[in-house]
Amino acid sequence: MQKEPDPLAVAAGLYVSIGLFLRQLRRSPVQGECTPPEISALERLDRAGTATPGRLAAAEQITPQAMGATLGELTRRGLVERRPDPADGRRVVVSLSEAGRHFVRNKRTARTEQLARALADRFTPEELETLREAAPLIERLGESI
Amino acid sequence: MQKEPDPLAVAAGLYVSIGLFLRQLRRSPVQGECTPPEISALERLDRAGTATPGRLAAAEQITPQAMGATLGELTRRGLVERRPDPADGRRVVVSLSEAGRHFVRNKRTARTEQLARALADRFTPEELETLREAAPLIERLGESI
DNA sequence: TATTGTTATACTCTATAACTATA
DNA sequence: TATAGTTATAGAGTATAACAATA
Repeated sequence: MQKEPDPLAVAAGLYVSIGLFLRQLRRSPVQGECTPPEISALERLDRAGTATPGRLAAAEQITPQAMGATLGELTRRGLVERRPDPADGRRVVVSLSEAGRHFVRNKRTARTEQLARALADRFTPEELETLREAAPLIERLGESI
Repeated sequence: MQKEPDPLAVAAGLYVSIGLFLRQLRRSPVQGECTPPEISALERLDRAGTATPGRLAAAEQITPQAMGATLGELTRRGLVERRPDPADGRRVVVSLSEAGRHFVRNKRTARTEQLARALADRFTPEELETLREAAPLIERLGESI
């Protein structure tokens, strides 16, 4: 067991693994599921309560235009509500509708449940612990570049 | 410290973290870099020596048509060579050109080096070890769904 | 008939640029 | 002028469907 892994090897391994993971996800669509950016926006809105499109875009690391498209689709499907900000006419306030809240909290998203099932069935507790520790590190790695 | 992490929490955390990581990567393009599917195809070809488009597509979890597009671009740029299979006229054999081999082995891809730098600068050896162990688990999680 | 690969077309997610409305 | 958001357009990466060539 190596105490100081080679950063280059770790970077290459992580990059390849994440790529394969994502392509596999795309190959196994989940019935009634939202797309990845939609899930992210819904879960963030659930935690935040209300937000503006601009703040959501910044948090999700995409442009306001891209977030606008996602929110437009979610609004069209009745999961998200948009209201003008009474204090500042330029702003729009978005929040989950009742249906959106129900969707996020009860389905806990079909995708997440699918992954959780695979984790429970095929991974040891030690492996789960490794993945649990790795998640915030992966997020931090993204922020570090 | 929890001995048996909740699979649902691990799944949700991993999903969100990987999403943010990827969107951040997209926001910081690397000069002279290949795209993710191009890097994957080149590295796989380097390890395999030769392959057919169909086998590469299966290994990378995409359709033959999508792999055909990637290989077409790599061929156009002189990194990959295509030859008809003398034994089976339906098949095409692809392999790295000299330039392609040089690209994969020497640049080790600008993206990977960028990530390695962030890992070396901002992560402890213990954190690197966690990420090193997590990479194959993430790949396996993709295969398990 | 089955298999390998290609061509045509469309969809999702994202970006840049240009515009409108409000501050 | 600066800011929040929208509309228009384009590009990458992928998919499905239809096709040609070979087995």
